[in-house]
Amino acid sequence: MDAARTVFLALSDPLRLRCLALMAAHGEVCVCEFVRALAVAQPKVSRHLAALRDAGLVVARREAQWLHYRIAPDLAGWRRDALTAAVEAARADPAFETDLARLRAVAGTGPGAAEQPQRPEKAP
Amino acid sequence: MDAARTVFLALSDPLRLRCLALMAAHGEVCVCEFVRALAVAQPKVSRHLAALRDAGLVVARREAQWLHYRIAPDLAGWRRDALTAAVEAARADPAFETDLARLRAVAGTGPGAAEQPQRPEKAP
DNA sequence: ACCGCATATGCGGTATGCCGTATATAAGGA
DNA sequence: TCCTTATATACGGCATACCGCATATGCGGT
Repeated sequence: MDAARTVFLALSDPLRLRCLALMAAHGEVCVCEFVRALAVAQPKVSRHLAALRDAGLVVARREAQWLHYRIAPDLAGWRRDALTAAVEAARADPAFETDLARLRAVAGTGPGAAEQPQRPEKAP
Repeated sequence: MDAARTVFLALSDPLRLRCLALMAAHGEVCVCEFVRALAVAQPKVSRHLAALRDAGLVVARREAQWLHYRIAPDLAGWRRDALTAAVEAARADPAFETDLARLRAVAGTGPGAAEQPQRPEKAP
């Protein structure tokens, strides 16, 4: 089984763990929110999210020009266990609190409050 | 936390997963048994076992010139969950049955039967 | 002391992953 | 159609992992 390699390799990067922890804590997160919450360049975030998506750990939902990522809802078996362990490990990272605080400052204060991610400046 | 990276990186290699699955199924396994059960070169096995040991996932017990590896008994939290998920994934690999059959052919038929790994040919 | 077996490690080469920069694609509004 | 924003991808460079081969180390036995 080479799928296992893909999954565990996807989990073996600190930034990807931080992404997963944010999604586990906040629900859907869009790329621009990741960029601000993690304070990293956008292509970097995009590539890491693609790795998680290729491993089947997250799914993306398109809404206009924004892509909302969330943890794959239909995970089962060892994939779910591995993901849970990874999220638990990521929560122990001191960076997690900072990331979550910045995410909430950008996207709202509660889980699920990321409906209007960027407020598209209605023609002043 | 960079420990998480080490653990998940250690789990992201098919051969290492096969090693873990063998230990989970059989208990203690010594290097020479790994070499025969997996049908790979000895330095390769040794380095992969070292990676698992450095990640804290397995421990080694010396008995004369043989080293018996087993899954770390004091694992807890997300490390245990990750290891369990990895073993579960490795069992889905079709190579697992073959590996286990070869291991039992070499080390005995039941779990825990690896006490005398190599029968040192008492001076003929 | 020497030998033989089991295991680990050093070395050079190759493959793979990650990054930063620049650019392409997609979608919406003027 | 053109422009702006959001996201993805191609490219080149760099770091690191894996491998095969050879060799070192550790441990009994003679």
